[in-house]
Amino acid sequence: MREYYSITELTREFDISTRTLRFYEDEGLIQPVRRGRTRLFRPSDRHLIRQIMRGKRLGFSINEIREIIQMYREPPGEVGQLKLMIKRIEEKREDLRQKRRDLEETLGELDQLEESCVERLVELGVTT
Amino acid sequence: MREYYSITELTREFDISTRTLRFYEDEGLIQPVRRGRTRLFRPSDRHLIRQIMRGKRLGFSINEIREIIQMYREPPGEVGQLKLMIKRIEEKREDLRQKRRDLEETLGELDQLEESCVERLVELGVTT
DNA sequence: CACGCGATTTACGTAAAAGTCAATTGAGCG
DNA sequence: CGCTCAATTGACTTTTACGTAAATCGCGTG
Repeated sequence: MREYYSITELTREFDISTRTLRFYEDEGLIQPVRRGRTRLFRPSDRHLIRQIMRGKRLGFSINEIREIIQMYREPPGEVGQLKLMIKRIEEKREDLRQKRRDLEETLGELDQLEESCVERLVELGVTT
Repeated sequence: MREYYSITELTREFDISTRTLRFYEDEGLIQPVRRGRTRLFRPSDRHLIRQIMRGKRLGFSINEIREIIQMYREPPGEVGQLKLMIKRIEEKREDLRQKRRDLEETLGELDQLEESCVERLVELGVTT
């Protein structure tokens, strides 16, 4: 496991710009350490970026992604906080389950569409 | 099956604004018919709106949603077009499969997080 | 030391996806 | 007919998520 990653290393790995990474820092999503003014990204920052990119692909906004990420940051010690956190986790999961239903439906419809295309090709005498 | 829906009926059903529906029309996603200047939405328009909302929840942009929707509009009769369409369908499906992987990973991590919260509660002597 | 190069900061710009507001229209109803 | 209420149009505004440009900094190398 590497100690540190430079900003450009990560921009290449995730195919994003430096501006984007700095923006995520401004937004409090990541907190790379500094050597002088230069940012040094730890493996944990890298993992956070992976989570951010996943969230983006799933259509979560920066705010929603922040909500998820913050849950990982603070492992609360107090009972009330823990229960609240479990509730918030459950909400996010419900959100994700909705997305999964949407996804399966969309995939299903695309399957149908493709099938009808293939049928049409067969009618036209095309050997698939 | 109803003949027509009014714009406000649909804004209530899908919890969106009239502005949004008109915007979707401007963007060519839906084409309600007119009685005078008033829009009348058919069941097919309603189904399109459902597809649009699903696409939005999955993080697709208007342009991406338009790509999907257009595939349903034009059932091409020509072989080349059909093959091209099948290719585009396959691309969208790959996109959706990526989202599904992202989704499962995120759900998995949230499961873990919740478990550790529950554990922590047990340690604190809380009877779940 | 001079230089090149990558990183940073600051500030303004922009595209997408609507929200908001004002003026207008038209259908139905007493 | 006059009124109301939903619907329309057009213009301007807002928010999100960065892009872009300019000026500066600092470190390693020849």
